[in-house]
Amino acid sequence: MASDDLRATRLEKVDQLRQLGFNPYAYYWKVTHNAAELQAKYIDLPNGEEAEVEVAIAGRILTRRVFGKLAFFTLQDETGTIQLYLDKKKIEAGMAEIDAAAFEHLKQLTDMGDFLGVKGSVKRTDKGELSVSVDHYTILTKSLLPLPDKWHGMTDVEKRYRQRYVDLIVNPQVRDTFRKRALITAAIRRYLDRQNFIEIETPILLSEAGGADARPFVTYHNTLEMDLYLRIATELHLKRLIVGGFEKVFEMGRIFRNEGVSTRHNPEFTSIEVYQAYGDYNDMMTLTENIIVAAAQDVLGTLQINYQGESIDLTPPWRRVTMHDLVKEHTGLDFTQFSTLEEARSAVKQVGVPNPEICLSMGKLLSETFEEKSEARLIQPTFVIDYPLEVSPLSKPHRSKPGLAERFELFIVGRETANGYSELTDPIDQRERLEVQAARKAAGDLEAQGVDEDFVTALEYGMPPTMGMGMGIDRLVMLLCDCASIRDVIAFPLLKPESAIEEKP
RNA sequence: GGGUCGCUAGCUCAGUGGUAGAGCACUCGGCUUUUAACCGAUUAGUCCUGGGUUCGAAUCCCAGGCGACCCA
Repeated sequence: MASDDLRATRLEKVDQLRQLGFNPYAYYWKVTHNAAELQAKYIDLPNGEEAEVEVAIAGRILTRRVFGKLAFFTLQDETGTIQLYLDKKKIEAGMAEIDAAAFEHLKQLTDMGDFLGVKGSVKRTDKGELSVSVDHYTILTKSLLPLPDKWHGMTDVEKRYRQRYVDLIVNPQVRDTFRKRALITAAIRRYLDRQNFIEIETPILLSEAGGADARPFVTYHNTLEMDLYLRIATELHLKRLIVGGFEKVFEMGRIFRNEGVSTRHNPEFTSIEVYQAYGDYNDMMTLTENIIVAAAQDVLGTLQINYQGESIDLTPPWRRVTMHDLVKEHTGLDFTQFSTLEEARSAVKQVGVPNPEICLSMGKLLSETFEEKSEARLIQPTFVIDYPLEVSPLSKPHRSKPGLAERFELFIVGRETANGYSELTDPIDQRERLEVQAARKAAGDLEAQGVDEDFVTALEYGMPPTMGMGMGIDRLVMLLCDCASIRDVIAFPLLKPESAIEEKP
């Protein structure tokens, strides 16, 4: 039967319900328990026994098994499922004054997908299934569209993302992932709150997007008649707050970067950035550990996790190793020994780094070699420290190593998970470094940032020594929920429209 | 951006040139302990879109759309 026919059949049932005096879209249902509570409370109820109580529950009909004078439905609510034991005699006795044909109507007018409210006692059937033995039911919402195959469910990933609501109905593990995601973000906020951090919301619409190397989205403000950019980072505003006198601030929120989509990239994603005055990047690595450990402990109850078949141990402290030492470890090349860029280029080419000639400085070449040869091998949590200064325009120069920045990146399962540094506080140095970026932008680099004059002005008023860190929440959730794709942790990932939108004539 | 694969009934899938199929769901009938209930019957299609080859295309060719995976 075609989808339109199925829908028409159900619309007829809607009409029939109305003709019988029942509202197919009810206003409320007084619930006394949910499925999980009943399953827990009556776990010891023996087979065939009935508890003389009156409970009221509500949920969606997932399956129906209808006999002549008896029916079993599976009802699903947010907490799980419970069976309904629907006995013709009991229902007709319980609903005699409301609907003499109540059992017949239950068989005829309910479908998989409908929301049902029921009252009754609790019994465990002879076969051992805990059930609500119903004496009264009400159709709360009539569903017009059929649910997917009750056995195979919905497996087509494209359909799952496009119709996430159906995915959520039929795939309990998807609900579990988004529940965990909410618990993870709550755990992080709780941890930071306990450390006396405050969350301050900074603007998303900006006249200049900065704080990261990324292409921004452009939008347009009608009455101001100007282009605006969606933020690509929260960094520059959170640092203004440190200038303003807050000492512990953070923001967890949506960031927008105009880039492609992949299993690890969605154009809008969630980041957290944390800034604390008077600390340096060493302290920030410890805070980063603490935040992730708090999330894992609170939500998973363990620091031993499994990600796509790999065992990951989150027990701190995590390894801290310089980029130089890692590259040496993985390639045998000691970047401190190269006297010329040419020498270094030919050496990294020999170990298999493609196109070293596009790297115009030793530092860029080092970070390229690191990305090529080391990143993917950093499975256990690892802080890579002391990045080349020229790839770190917002970091303080290293206090003792010329050419390097006091910067770290955290890698877990081969992926960059967090990025932090001793924040650059010298306004003159900051201006010069942003001007290098602005020159790249002027030369056509779409990912380079311009000089945010107001940010530099803020630094000129004086920013205390500050440590800062940014972390991708989606990637953290992927890690903790064992999800292979970022789309599995974003409820409604960006997808192209299924078919081109027709132009209006 | 490149490569590989996929798109057929509401869902999951079969169908390699000759009347478009199965299971589940739906509809009808039967059934008071099922849990993928069962038994019987019926119904269900823009085979992603457009073009081409052919007597004949879901199938072969070309172009396009959307998605998945891998690579950059």
